[in-house]
Amino acid sequence: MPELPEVETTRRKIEPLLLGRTLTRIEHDAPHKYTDTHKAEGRTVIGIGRRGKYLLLRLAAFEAALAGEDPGDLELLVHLGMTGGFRLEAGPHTRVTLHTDQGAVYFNDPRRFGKVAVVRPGEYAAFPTLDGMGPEPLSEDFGEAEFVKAAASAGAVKPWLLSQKPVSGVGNIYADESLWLSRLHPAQKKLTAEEASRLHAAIREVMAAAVAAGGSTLGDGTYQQHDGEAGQFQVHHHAYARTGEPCERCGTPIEKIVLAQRGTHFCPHCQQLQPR
DNA sequence: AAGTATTCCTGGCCGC
DNA sequence: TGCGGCCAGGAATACT
Repeated sequence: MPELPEVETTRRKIEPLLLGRTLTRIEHDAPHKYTDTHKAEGRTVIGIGRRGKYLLLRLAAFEAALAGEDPGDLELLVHLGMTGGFRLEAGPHTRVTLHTDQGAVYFNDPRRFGKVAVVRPGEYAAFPTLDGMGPEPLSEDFGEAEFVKAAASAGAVKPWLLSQKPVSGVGNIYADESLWLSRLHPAQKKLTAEEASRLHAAIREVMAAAVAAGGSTLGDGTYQQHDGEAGQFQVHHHAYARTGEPCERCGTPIEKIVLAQRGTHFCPHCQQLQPR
């Protein structure tokens, strides 16, 4: 499932395919999922950014202004959902086709959890998670003191991380990995300063390593890059999808539980719930 | 207000 | 072989 490292890898890969190109036509068949995409037609991609798990394509007004239309800049949002990704060729799971003045790029999404929308830059009211997105884990904005303070009164730590509020881009895989590395039980509440500091460092470490490895490609192949290349971080997983395998710190078999409707993997010896 | 359940959606896998 | 049933899960929504 695409989380920050996979989305960032995708961003880097599609940048040379879309930057500076003009979107001539956007084709899809699910208006309720892919909203206002026609507004992007005739506009030029002048930037490809990312916030958390969202890709943000900045669209210049120039071409539209020439055509006598609304001249304000627009933003094309893409969320990859569970199985979304870009491809160079159309396939059975092509959901959105971005036709440009120099060829097409295809948004592929078998399970249709992904989203595409065109909005005014920064107007994210229809996307509450993006609107309330916490700091980027690999930026200076991810302050340790602030994180420690918020963690002191938070509920179960894993659902808290998945909310995208304390930090952006952490999903199921990297939440489990960060908690394993910081030796915290996924259901731990009200982290001490020492625990929260460990988690803060672990999130940065895991995210940086995963971005460097091009993300994780799971056995089911749900995530791969536009060229079919696989990420390499899955070989560094310590907890996620390692149910029953020995913990690499202590040898205890990794356990799987369900927490907040999410499959959750942890070491019952290294990651014990502390009574508070 | 925060926590929990439900919904979306489909490929892949399991067991019979 | 084929089929039904179940599972994966990010985010929005509807509840309690």
